[in-house]
Amino acid sequence: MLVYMRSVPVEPLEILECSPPLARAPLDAARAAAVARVFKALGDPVRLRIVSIVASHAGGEVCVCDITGAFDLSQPTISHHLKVLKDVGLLTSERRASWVHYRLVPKTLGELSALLGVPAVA
Amino acid sequence: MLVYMRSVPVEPLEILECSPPLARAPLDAARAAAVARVFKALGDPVRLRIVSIVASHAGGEVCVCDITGAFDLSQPTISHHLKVLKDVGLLTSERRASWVHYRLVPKTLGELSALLGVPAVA
DNA sequence: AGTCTATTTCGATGCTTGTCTATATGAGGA
DNA sequence: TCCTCATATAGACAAGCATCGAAATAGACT
Repeated sequence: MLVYMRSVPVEPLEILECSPPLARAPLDAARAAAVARVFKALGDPVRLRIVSIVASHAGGEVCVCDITGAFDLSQPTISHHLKVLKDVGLLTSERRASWVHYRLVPKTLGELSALLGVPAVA
Repeated sequence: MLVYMRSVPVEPLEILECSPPLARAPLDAARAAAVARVFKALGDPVRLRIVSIVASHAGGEVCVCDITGAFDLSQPTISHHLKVLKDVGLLTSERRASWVHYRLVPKTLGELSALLGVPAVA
């Protein structure tokens, strides 16, 4: 049964490790699939805002309750988005007492940024 | 008649113009929506490969036929993906004789890269 | 005009996804 | 142990999307 496939956290892109900028050479299918997963995660307005909330928060850590309050969405919906961001390696979470704190994985974001970096306008 | 709505290219993100890195301040809803449109476009493996093919091609220009050949997909499907990339401002196209040539819009890619740029790991 | 080739648009289809409500889990305190 | 608060999971539903084949458009050549 493949029913659970969607929720199995795929190990997030080591594939990007030393990837050259987009413009150097065409991405092969496997690498493109791995990178596209992350972009797809960022391709939702709510998730993008969540990332920016976490990234811009002093201390680099945000409690779920802080995020939920920033949106007009149900708590499970926010939880779902957090899971997506975590599965692609953009966020990590840690439970302390009753609260769960999320923080950014700068490496993932940095790799994306480097990948998109355009060498020069020529 | 609104039949043509779908093909009207929304003017692509001037909103990003001087946007600070993601980590500076949380994106407001409008800006997040605009940026997410571009990330969503990049969130498909085929489209990501198309962008990288165009970006890495000498001369910076690629004929549709060159792209079609790189995939096991129907030509209309490729055309659809090209349209998506064009609508969000990642590519432009120009017709010369029978062929349509696509080229990258480095500005858009650069803005995304800058947005994702993480200041430092602290 | 007519025809060939390159590309886009149309309409349909099946899979994916964002959202909800309801329920479960987990941790702290009476 | 039981209750309450914070978060996650399950299941369902509507909207969105990638893909296809078929038809339409656009140029170039005869």
